[in-house]
Amino acid sequence: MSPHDSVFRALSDPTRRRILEILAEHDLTAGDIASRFPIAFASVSHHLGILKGAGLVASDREGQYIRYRINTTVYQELVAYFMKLFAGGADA
Amino acid sequence: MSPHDSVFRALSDPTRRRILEILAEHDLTAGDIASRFPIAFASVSHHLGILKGAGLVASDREGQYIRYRINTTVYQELVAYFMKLFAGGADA
DNA sequence: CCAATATTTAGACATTATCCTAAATATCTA
DNA sequence: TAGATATTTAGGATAATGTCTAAATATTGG
Repeated sequence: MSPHDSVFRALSDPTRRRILEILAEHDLTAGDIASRFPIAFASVSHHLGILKGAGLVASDREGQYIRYRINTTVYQELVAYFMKLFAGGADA
Repeated sequence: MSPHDSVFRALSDPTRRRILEILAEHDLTAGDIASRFPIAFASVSHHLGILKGAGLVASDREGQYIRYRINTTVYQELVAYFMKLFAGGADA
């Protein structure tokens, strides 16, 4: 079964992929993430919303802050999808 | 090392992913591929060009026809990339 | 060489996406 | 509760993308 369209669309933007790479190393609050990019906080927030909508990240409120983290489930689907394409054959 | 931006952009379109899934089962000419979609031949050709530019497919001329096939190299990079994100840690 | 077939390229148009600033919502602290 | 901080949402300008039709290029066969 293929990952949802929103997953691939979310992955198509380089800023969003960079966010995922950063979150793979350690969870961070929205502000901490945003401060690592040269674009407006609101724009990063928008990207986080797209990543969350695709199920690639999850978030938890911690008082004033909202902490984001990688949501591992979807990655397994992605790996399986590409391995099937790579392997070829009728069930790809 | 991450796959190139063009790879993720190529994967963001559902028609292009469907093309890859079809090619994973068997190589096909441009016309055979195009005939499986409800959009114009020219549009499918455009998609094939994008997939080829990303290195996801390769093509060989066979006389009048051009046959397309999956180019497996990039898929290994994709799988490695997502496994690193999934695994987390400093070298992700 | 000419006409027919296969495929790509070009130009236009509508849709979608990104980015910005400004305003709104949520939480904490004094 | 009022003010400050953190984050998201809204609205709009600009750029990118997918699709179309029409024209161009490549190859085959008579």
